[in-house]
Amino acid sequence: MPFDAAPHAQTLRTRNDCLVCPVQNCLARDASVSAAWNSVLQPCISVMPGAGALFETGDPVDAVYSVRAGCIKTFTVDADGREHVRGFFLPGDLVALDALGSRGMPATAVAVTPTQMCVAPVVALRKVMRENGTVAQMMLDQASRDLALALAINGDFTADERVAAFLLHLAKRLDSRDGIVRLPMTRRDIGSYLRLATETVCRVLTRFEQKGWLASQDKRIQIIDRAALQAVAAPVGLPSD
Amino acid sequence: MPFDAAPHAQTLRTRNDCLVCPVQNCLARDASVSAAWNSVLQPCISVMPGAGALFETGDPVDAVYSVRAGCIKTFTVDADGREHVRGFFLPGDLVALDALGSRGMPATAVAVTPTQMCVAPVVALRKVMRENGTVAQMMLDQASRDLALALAINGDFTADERVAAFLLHLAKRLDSRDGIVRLPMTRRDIGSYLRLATETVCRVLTRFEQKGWLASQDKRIQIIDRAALQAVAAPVGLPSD
DNA sequence: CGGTTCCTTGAGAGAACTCAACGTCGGTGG
DNA sequence: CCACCGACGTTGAGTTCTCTCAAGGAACCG
Repeated sequence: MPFDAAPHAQTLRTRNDCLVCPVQNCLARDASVSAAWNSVLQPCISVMPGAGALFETGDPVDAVYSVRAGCIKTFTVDADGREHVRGFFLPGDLVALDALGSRGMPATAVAVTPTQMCVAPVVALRKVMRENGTVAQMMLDQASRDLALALAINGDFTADERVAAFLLHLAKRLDSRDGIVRLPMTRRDIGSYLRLATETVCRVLTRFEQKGWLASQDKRIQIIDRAALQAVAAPVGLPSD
Repeated sequence: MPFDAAPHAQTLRTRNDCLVCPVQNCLARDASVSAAWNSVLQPCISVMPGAGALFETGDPVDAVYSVRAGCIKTFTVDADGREHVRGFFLPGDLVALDALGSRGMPATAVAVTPTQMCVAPVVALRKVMRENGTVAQMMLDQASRDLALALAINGDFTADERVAAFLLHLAKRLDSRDGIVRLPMTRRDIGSYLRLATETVCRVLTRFEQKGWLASQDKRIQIIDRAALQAVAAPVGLPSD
C-alpha cells in the first residue's frame, strides 16, 4: 500500500457498474426495486486487508454496504482484549444490517481479502425505504435471514458439528463448483466465529481429512464426502445444499 | 386445562384494546404508524404453558406476534433430540421476525407463562409494509436489534459472563423496579439458551449469591450488587442499564 | 532471505458436562 | 386431608471436550 496509514480504510471509488457486477442476488437485480436501490448508492469502494477498518465499533451508522467481491469480517474486542468474530460477508451480503436499530456500529469491519462494495448511505436509504416499502421489505427479509442464521449457530453443538456446518454453508455461499472451497479467512477467524480455538479448528479439519471426507491444503478445502459432512452438520440446521 | 388436547395452542381471542395495553414500545404507540399497524392486527390470542405450540418448526409463516403480556420461548429440536432455545420474548417483543425471510418457521414457539399476544398476519403485514415504508422500517430496526443481540450472545464467553449478562438484560427488559427479577423460565431453559447445563446455571447463581451479588430463591432473583454483575457481564456487551 | 503470520501436532490443564442423589414445590387423587 | 407423583432446583463426584501452552514447519511479504 503506497498510501499513508489512515485511521480508516483506504478506499478506491469507482462507478457502480452493475452491468459487469457478478452478484446475482443483489437488490439491483430485482426489477421492482432496482431503480430505487440504485438511486441510493454512492460510488463503490475497495478495501484491502490490513488497510484499516471499514468502520469501527461505536462509529456513527452512516451506511450499509453491499459486497460485490471479496470478504469482509466484523468483530468486537471486549474489555479483556479478546476478539469475537461476528460474521463474514461475501458477495451479495449486506454489511451492518445489525446496526440499523442502534446508535453506533456494534462491531468493527475489516477486509479479509481485497473487497469491493457498493455503499448505501443510511440517510438516503431510509428516505427511499419510507417512499418504497418494497425496498424496506427486502432488507427486512435479509435481516430476518441473518437473524435465523445467527440463532442457528448460537446453538449448543460440538466442534465437529459447527465446523462441518460452517464449511458446507460457506461452500454454498461461495457457489463452489467442483466441490473446492477457497477459504477467505484464517483458521483463527473461523475459530473465533465458531467459538473454537484455532487448534481445535485444525484438529477437526485433520480428523475430517483422515476420515476421507475432505482434502485440505491451507486455504483450499476439497469436499469429498458431502453426505458425511451433511450428516455431521445436520443438527445445526443451516441451509447447506 | 379442561380443553381437549389440540395439536396447536388453545387460544382465547379478545379485542385489541390498546387503551389498556401496558406495552410501551409497541408500534401502536408511535403516532406515525399506529393506524397502519392497527389495521393489520387480528384479535389478540392467549396461550397457556403446556397447552401446545403457538407454531412449530416448518409451519407456514402465517403471522408474526407482538407480546402483550407473559413470555414466549422459541426452540428447535435437532436430529439427536436435543432442544436448543433460540429466544425468549417478553412484552413489546415481536415473535417470528426470524421467519420473514424463510419458507417455514425456523423454530417452535410455546408459552413459558400465560401469554397474550397481538397477531399480525403476514399477508396483511406485507401489504401494509409496501404501502407504508415506515412500518417496514420500524420492523427492520427491530430485526436489526434482535440480530445485534443474537450476535453478541454468540460470542465466546464464560458461563459467569453469559449468566450475568442474561440476568441484567432480562432485568432491564422486565423493567424490574426494586432490583427484583421474577424469572419466567426454568434454569433448564436459561441453560439451553446460553449453551450451559442446568447444573451450571445453578452453580453460577449460587456462586453469585455467595459473593453477595444477588439473592436467589427459586424464580425470584434480587440483584444486590449490580455494579459487580455489570463488571462480569461487560465483555458480552449487551444493553443492561 | 529474514521476519511475521499462519498452520499443524502433541501434552497437559481446566471449564463445563454428565451422572447421581436429594429436597422442594405444586398438582392430583385416594 | 394427606400420600403420591412429576418437574424443578441444588449439590457433589468424576469425566470429557475443548483450551492453553509449546514447538516446529510452511507460506507469505518486504
